[in-house]
Amino acid sequence: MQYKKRTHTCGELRPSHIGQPITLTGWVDTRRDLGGVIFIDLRDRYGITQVVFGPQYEEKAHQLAKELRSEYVISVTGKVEQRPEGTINPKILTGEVDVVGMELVILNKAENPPFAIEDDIDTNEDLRLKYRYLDLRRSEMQKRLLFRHKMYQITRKYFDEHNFVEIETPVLMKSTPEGARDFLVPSRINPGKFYALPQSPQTYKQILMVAGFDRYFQVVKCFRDEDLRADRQPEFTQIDVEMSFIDELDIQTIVEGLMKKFFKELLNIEVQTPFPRLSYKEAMEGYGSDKPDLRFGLKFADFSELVKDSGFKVFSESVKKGNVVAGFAVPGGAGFTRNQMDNLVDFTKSLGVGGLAYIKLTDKGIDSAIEKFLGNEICLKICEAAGAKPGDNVFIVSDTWQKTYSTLGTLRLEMAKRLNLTDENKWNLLWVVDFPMFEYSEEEKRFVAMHHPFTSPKPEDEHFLNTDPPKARARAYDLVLNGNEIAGGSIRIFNSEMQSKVFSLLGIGTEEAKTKFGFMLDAFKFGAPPHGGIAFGFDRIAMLLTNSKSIRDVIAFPKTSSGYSLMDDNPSEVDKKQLDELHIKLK
RNA sequence: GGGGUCGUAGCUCAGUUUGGUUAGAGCGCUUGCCUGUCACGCAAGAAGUCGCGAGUUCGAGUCUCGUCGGCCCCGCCA
Repeated sequence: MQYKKRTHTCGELRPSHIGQPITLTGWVDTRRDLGGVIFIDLRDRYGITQVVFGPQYEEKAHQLAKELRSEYVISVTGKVEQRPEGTINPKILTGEVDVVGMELVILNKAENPPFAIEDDIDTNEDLRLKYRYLDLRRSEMQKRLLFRHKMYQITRKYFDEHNFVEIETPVLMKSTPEGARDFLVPSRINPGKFYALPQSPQTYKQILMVAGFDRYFQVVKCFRDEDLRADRQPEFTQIDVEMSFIDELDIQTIVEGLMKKFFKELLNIEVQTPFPRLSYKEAMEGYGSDKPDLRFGLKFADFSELVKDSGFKVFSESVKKGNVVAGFAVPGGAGFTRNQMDNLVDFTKSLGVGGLAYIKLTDKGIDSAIEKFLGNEICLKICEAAGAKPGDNVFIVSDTWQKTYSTLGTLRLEMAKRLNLTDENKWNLLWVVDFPMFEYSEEEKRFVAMHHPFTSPKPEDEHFLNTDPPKARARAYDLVLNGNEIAGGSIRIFNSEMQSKVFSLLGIGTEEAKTKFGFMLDAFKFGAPPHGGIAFGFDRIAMLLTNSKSIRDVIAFPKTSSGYSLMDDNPSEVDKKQLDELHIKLK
């Protein structure tokens, strides 16, 4: 097929091009056939240009243009002309000119697309995913992927300028016992043995530090075989970072520098550094989350002291058991109806606590079902502690420390949503630090690492490892943006004795540690430098900075929430021959 | 593993509460007319496995059970 290559893109032509012969290629966006004259909006990734065909220009091209339909791929040669008076379209950048179509070549026809190739389409996501190539043809999707592209460029430039070395680590790695479920890859050459896809290149990057690379980064795919969410895909991209001879502040400063660049170069927003630090304890006791969204208030207060000697046994007994009574003031909540409150009480109960007590503060004073147990004075003190104003409603929960605050945290987010308290124009960045080393897993009946098993304890807490492990805090830090964890890291353990001790606290025996992590313990015996690092959730940052509702909107070919790829029908069954070669028999 | 919600024309949805004539609308599509449109206009037309499978019933888009799929959440995600 003969056709001329384009001389310009569809976003390029301006009045300065008037009179020039040019060729454009692209997709037919819309066609307006007025009988004697036909207008075509021609689209490529750079923009839209209007092409006009008519018998007074070129009869043959006009006849062929009658056949054009949406999404036909064409090449048009013609002349750039000023649009007649009153027909300029200010909505498009090329709206001052037309291309008069003299030669038209239909490069490919197209079936009528299942949904319109335009922004703000109102269609089911499964259809978009099945026809992803059409979805990605839409300008809002192209913009998102271009945004993502810029993020890669900024990242690589930034780390290169700061002396970091990009090193690729294996995708076929050793399965490790801790953390997320691994995706396994059977080894054909080694019957019965498996590789795992990396949950993160954690062990490799630490070994690169032992190797002396000092500053490493990688933009890397990671894989976790866990259930999906709006912000979680089974394969996702991290910016993985590791540094030697540093402390927490060095890592955090490097990270803040990158975030500053992202905001400046992508959104033209200046963010202030350093970002605020909140300890895990402060975050939990203040906002009920280890990734608090501080774009709005609703900060908690602890009422335990106020109620421990009160006549309200539900609270006083609870405090005596070592539990907590805490809550927060809901602005305007005194106006909630009985029905609304019953609904909120049910909502709270569904989160796994006994209930939700509440004290309404009105102009006339306290209005609460628990006033008769607590007394007016304590109720007023609770309102004061919560910072309640007349018209507010203080929500109170009592349970264990963990349950009370995590329930209040969920309730806090729910109330912010219902009352529309979130300022969508705000960007709230903060560090959460001083995480506990361990948390107890009810399911496994043992301690598990809150961050990961290579995380170093804080030096002043090391003694707790022998006496009271849950009290030991880790040298770990998470970066939070608008209530989303977007990066997490730690200063690592770098001597094999400490590493062995932490393994044993995690219930990983000497033998198992040797089998699973022996290579790392060995490496640490040959001169491991002190080191630490962090990993960014690249897709999540892209999602947040582009105001996308889902991580799927910033990934070219994402999976559905059941881990399925609708476009290529994947995962799929394989031939028995393939399984035989892999020594696998299906149950 | 659990909870919620959705599934009707190519698309978005109404119709389901209370089973009953030929399942409708807007957009899109097709055809015709139309020389300055850009949400073109006007006229006509085609288009349905009511997700799928059983069941109840004289009769099921509508009721029951099962099942598949999308989305959101809990668990899970160091």
